[in-house]
Parts: sequence; structure tokens; C-alpha cells
Amino acid sequence: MRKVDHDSRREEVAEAAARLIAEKGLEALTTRALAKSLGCSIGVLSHYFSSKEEIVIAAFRWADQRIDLRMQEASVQGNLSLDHFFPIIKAGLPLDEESDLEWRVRLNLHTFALTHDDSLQAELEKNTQNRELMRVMIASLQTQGELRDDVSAEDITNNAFDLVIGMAKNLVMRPFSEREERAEYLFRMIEQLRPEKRRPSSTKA
Amino acid sequence: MRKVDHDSRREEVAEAAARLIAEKGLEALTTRALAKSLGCSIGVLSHYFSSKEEIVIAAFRWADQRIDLRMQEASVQGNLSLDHFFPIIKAGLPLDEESDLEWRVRLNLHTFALTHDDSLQAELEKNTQNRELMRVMIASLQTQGELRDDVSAEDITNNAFDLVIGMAKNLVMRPFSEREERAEYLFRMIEQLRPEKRRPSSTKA
DNA sequence: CGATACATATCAAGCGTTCGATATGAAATA
DNA sequence: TATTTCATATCGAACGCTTGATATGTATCG
Repeated sequence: MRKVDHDSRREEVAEAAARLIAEKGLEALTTRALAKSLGCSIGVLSHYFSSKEEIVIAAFRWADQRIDLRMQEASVQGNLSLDHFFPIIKAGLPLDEESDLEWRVRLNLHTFALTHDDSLQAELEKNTQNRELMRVMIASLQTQGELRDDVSAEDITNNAFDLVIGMAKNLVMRPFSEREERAEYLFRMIEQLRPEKRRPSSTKA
Repeated sequence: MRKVDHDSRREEVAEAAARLIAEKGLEALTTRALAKSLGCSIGVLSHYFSSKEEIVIAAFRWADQRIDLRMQEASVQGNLSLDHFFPIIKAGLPLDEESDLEWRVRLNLHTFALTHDDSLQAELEKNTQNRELMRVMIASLQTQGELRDDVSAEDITNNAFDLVIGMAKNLVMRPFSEREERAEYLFRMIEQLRPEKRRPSSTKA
């Protein structure tokens, strides 16, 4: 038999599909366009995927996993301080070309999920998991005294999650040259959650 | 001549198109489906719109304007306190079926704009205008002492904008029964921006 | 050989758009 | 008022094209 790694071949297709979605939109992802982008024939696609919808979903997953991976890489083991927190958030925002690509696909997924129940359920579950992860981190910061504890970790988490999504959507619409600056106001807002900034005169150590 | 109000006829079409987008997605908005939904023939559509893209954009505008109108109606003339502010934000969120419909269309628009430059430009301009409106309101709240002034009105505005968009996206994905509760944490966060909550012991009046 | 990988050709379905035919009702005419 | 005129409004069949899917043929390699 001819040796071809099916998994990596599938990933190649998923990536090419993701790039098409990011650059031209989901509607531009046709079997023909995808085959041309890959430099192969459309017969190949049906060899590795049983339908186009499967390809679309593979593309969505591909981009999603890359964003998650990006954030994991920015994370650190052991004790977490607020200063370590900023790079993690930053890693989750579309600030360079690669993350821009991934976020464009993710935004397409969000719209797609509105009318595709399987994707919606998957999205909700993934969201619940990620929120829980972040809630634990934030609660940890609070017990360490790194973060104000008069707002529940859950509230902070939920707001942070919504904020990041909204910001990502707005960043993607703007040129790269403006993005860093636009992201700064999020970090200035997080700064306000430091305990020492909040009570400058009450519980002086 | 036969009397038909062109503008209102166009709006009927736009509304029907918006409902199709909200319920089945942009891809389900076909000339045939739209004609069936309107109870007319497809020929009528080309009588009032020169292309399908024009219909899509009209649907987007229709939904967008409804959200704006909803927020305007929640606004009050004259002096604005922080308490008056909550209903305005709330009016801008997809908490009932009508606003849900409009937000679903708006979310489709956001994705659409990623690959359609005209819509992107229009979106950016509208955004700039709306941000400026809100910035003025927030600055006014600050000078009235209703809002902390150690964070710039611009930062608060930008964060609020991103937050609302992200929250809207997440609300739309959930059943109505959970939405009010989910929206509450935004208001708890805003509460933290009251000056008296921030400095309980410093500048006692 | 025999299984795998890929290319090519083809299909039916669905798309947006076009267009001639028809229905409608206000204005023009007598 | 009765009749004609005609722009407007609507219809629905048909066109050309693209789509996802698939069936068939061919090359490659263990």
C-alpha cells in the first residue's frame, strides 16, 4: 500500500479550508476552490472526508485548537500572579497574522453554530470547560491576594470571557497597526482589579 | 398608476429576509425561500431590489436600526444618572425574542463584513459614531460624580462596547430562561464603577 | 497482484437572474 | 360618465452557472 499519513493529510485539508474561510468567507469554501488551493483534485477530498460539512467542521476545530494551544503556551506552571495573567489574555487575542486567521475562522464558527445544533452544543460545552478553567485561576489569584475578592471569581470570569470575544471581533476588523493600542484598554481595566489600587488607605499592610 | 409604497414594500422584504437569516442562517436566504416567505413571486424581488446582495444589506440595516431604536427608546432626556444607564444597556442586549432576532442578524452581519469591504467600512463608521455618543454619556456621568473618574471615559466606553458584543453573542446561544441571570453579572460589574463603592473611607462627603 | 491514492468526467439539484406575459387601477379622453 | 390608455406590479418559466457528490479510470507502491 502507498504510505500516506491520513491524520496529517486531513489536517492539511483542514488548514487550507480554514485559510479559505478566513480570507474569503465560508461561502467561498467550495470543494473546487479547496482542491485548487491544495493543488489536488476534488476526488482527494472525498477520499479523506465523507462530506463537505465534515471539512468545514474540521476547519473550525483546527482554528479553535490553535487558539487554545496558543493560550496554553502562554500559561506558566506553578504560582500565578496577575502579571502572568496578561500574556495569557494577550495570547488569546488576534494581534498577529496567525491569530487573526484563527479568529476569523472562529467568528465564522460562532455564526455557523447559530443554525447548526451540533456545533452549538459543542461550542457551549467547550465554553463551559474553559470558563471553569479560568474561574479556578481567578479564584486562585484572589486567595493569593493578587486580585480583589469583593467581586466573585465567577463574575470576573464571565465578564472577561465576553470581553475577549467582543474585543477579538472588533480587533479583527481593524488594521494590525491599531490593535496593540486597542488591546491596551483591556489591560488598564484589569489593572483596576488589583487590591492595592482599590483600597489605598484601608488595609495598609 | 397602481399605488404601492415602495419604501414600505422594501422594508417588508428586508424584514422577511432578516427573519430568514435569523432563523435559518444567511445561506438559507435564497430568492425562492424569500419569495415563499413573503407569499409572492421571485419576480417581485427584482422589482424592488436590483440584486440579492442589496436585499441582504437591507436586511442587515433593518435589524441594526431596530437595535439602535430600541436603545434610543430606553434613553432619557436631561440629566443622566447611573441608574438610568442600566436600562439602556439592557435594551441593547438580546433578552427577548425580538431583540434576539435582531442580534442574530447582526452577528451574521459581523461575519459578512469580514469579507465585504463596503459593509466593513460602514460598520466601522457606525461604530465610531456610537462609541462617541456613549463616551460623552460616560464622561457626563463622571463629571456628575456618578462614575469613577480614575478610569478614562474612553477606556470605559471601549470596554463596555466589546463587552456588550461578546455578551450578546453568548446570550443568543442560550435559552431565554438563562439570559436575564447571565446579564446580571455585567450590571454587578458596572456597580463597581460607582465612586462611593470605590473609596469607602477617603473622600467622605 | 491488490490495495491505496488520486484524477477526471459526470450528475442532479439549487442558485441568482432575466424576461415576456398578464393583471391592475389611476389618468386621459370624449 | 364611459371608454381608452398605459405605467406599474406581479407572475412563473427558463437560462446559465455553480454546487456537492459520485462513478469510473489510472498510476503508484508494498
